[in-house]
Amino acid sequence: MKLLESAIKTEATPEDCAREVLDVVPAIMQAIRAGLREHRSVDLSVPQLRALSFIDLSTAASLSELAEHIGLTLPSMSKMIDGLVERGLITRSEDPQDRRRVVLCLTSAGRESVEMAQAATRAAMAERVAHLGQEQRAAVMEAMDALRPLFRRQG
Amino acid sequence: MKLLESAIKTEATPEDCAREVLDVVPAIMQAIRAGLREHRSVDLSVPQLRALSFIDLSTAASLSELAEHIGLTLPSMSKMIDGLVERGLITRSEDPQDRRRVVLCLTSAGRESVEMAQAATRAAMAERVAHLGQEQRAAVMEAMDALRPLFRRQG
DNA sequence: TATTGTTATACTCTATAACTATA
DNA sequence: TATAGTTATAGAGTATAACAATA
Repeated sequence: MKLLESAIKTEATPEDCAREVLDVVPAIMQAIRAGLREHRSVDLSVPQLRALSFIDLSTAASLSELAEHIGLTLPSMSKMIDGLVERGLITRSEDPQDRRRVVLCLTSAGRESVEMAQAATRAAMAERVAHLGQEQRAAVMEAMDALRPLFRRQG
Repeated sequence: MKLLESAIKTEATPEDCAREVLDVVPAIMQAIRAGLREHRSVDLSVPQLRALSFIDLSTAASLSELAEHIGLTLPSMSKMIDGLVERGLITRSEDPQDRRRVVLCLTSAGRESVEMAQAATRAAMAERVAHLGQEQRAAVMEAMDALRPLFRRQG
């Protein structure tokens, strides 16, 4: 019966999965980037948007935490933050408890930016995904839920 | 009954899907990049590897076709190719049928590189995906198959 | 005249190394 | 002495604009 089953519905080995993910994920990523770039009103790169989203969700994020989450080195993160502070999207201040640390917060302009950018990317993505049937969308949801913990940074 | 069903198993709207994809895909991408970077023997960026893979599969790829597939502008693509030619991974020659066009081919070193890089990234990805159950892997396969055509470049 | 590709130029992203300040 | 972050510097990646060659 096991044999029969695997003959009908090819069993998904980890290698099969890996191949598929490596084929499809970069293409999706590229579409996200392109969509973000098209939206002239937004002007945020994917890492910048991820950083703002993280700061938005976390209370009093430090630079190290952010760098860990985004997957950048500390100097690279620091430099990105330079730009976002200059553009008035976030504030960078000293942590009074430990003055080595930095506390990052969104400004209201930053919150507005992140919301616009998220809405735009989500709308563009939703438009594509709307072509799928209900069952396929369910599979996407299940797949993303399954994959998320495998690629988690920062608990 | 529709109500009951959606109460038990929340219906996946396109917006839900979009949110999930936008949350998870960048994290996966980052892991791919990091994995590639760690492999000191490889030294290829994700776009470079995609380019080499495309050249590998297509016979006599032109620059425009490649740029379209990778999602880069022609000048950017040309510059990337400069580097890959310099490193001896591909050859760039004139198309005798239409001398405006360029024909790109892998060298044997290039084929070796692409195979090593693919094996390495696939192994790293497979290792992660191996933590999933059979059903989850099936969902991943189904999701990727469903998403692929939505993000296809170049028919 | 349209198509294919290259050159010139500039800006963003990211890294490593060396440094400063606080704990 | 260890940790958090910044500055200095350099290299890769990408874009737009202007150009050259071929069809």
